[in-house]
Amino acid sequence: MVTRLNRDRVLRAAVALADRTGLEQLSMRRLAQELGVVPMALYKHVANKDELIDGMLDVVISEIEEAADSGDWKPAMRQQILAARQAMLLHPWASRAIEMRQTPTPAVLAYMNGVIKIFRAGGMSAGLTHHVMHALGSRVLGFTQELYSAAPGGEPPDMTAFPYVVEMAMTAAHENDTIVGGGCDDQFEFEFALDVLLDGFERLHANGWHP
Amino acid sequence: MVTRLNRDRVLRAAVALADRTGLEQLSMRRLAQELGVVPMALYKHVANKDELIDGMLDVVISEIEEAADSGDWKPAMRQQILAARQAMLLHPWASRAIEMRQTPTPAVLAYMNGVIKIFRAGGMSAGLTHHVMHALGSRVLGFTQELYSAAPGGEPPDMTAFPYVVEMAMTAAHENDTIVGGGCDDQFEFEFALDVLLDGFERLHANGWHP
DNA sequence: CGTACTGGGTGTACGACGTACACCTAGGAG
DNA sequence: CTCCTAGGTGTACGTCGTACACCCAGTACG
Repeated sequence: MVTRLNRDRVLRAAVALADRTGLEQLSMRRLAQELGVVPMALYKHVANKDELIDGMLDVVISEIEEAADSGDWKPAMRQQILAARQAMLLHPWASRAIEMRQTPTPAVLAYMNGVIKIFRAGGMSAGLTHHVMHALGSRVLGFTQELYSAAPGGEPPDMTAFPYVVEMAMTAAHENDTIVGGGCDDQFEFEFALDVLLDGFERLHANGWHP
Repeated sequence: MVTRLNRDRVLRAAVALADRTGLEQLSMRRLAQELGVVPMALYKHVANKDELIDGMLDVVISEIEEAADSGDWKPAMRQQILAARQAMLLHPWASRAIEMRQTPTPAVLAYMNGVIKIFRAGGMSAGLTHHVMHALGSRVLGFTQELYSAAPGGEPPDMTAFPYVVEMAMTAAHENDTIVGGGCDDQFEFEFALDVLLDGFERLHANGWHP
């Protein structure tokens, strides 16, 4: 081998492979092939597949731009979370991967720490900040699980029994007047929900909410 | 065999097995063993594993109690979503399973339809209802991905670098004054976030929000 | 200069997994 | 009595993660 492997090369190749083929297509064997190496070689740089995915997520999280802390927590938070969303949009597999893991890596903790800092620096109480972080949930990392956002692969079920669902879908198609209504404006929906939450937090904070 | 298999017996056994051992321990082979049958026998009642999981989810969703529609959408919605949460608490694997699937089953659509109906019957516009449903996201089904709610299995990383995270954890331990602070009050956190959202929706609705 | 150590790539193998395919068999319909 | 068929069986394939033994190019050191 002309160039040696190292952890960084492995992680970057894994991220690239997942970007290209999706997370469920990522296997140790495929990744090894991609790197021109035998599968077991990877284990010299990565403990196992879970740890590989942790590392991949750290790469993604390190790409999140840090929001300018202006002292005004609301716009700072908005900017921070939308920056996280940009990183997640670049790596569509990342949100699913985060859902699968059950222990935060230091990189995640560091990111979280920065987010909490924005609230606290803005004068929000520790107690309210706690609940607010829970309320944001995965949104703090820039994603929500869009329930069934993918196009239905097989034949769609009979929709006539679900008139309200149909109406809702129609509303989407109408608002952003695309021809087939290829779906909703995800960015708008994300910001809509984010603003509802941030406005709610602001109101609670202003009213001196306490546990 | 004294008792024949059928789709219902398969699904119920699968649900019970997942309840007992978790979703990742559920395999076609284990489920077959549980039923005293050879693995391939399952495929006479279920197309494949994905379809099995869809069926299991339908079982769970059918357990959600329907909220009494009082004409006042806010308490009705609150009740409906908390009922969904109860069903999800009974089957901790269900939320993860829902995240994995990418096409809604008729049972899910029927549930969604009922939820949307509550908003519409309460006088909310179709457009606002649409965004509101997106904002609820998976919460409408009674769960949010609690980011890393599980206890850290291995050795926890050095926390001194993340003072704000530590403070937040301390706050949790303090509020519900358990000894070790075994975690947060999930029910409270869920309702807190839900109420922030519902209050926000109510305000937008009252102000005649439109796209 | 020789030798011993070690970091990193290799080869083989195992035990899971989902499931395709051919088969068999009990029980009901004609 | 015969045939059909729903449903359970047996075998087999390809894929997966990864344990374990090996081997080899440097390099450190006597």
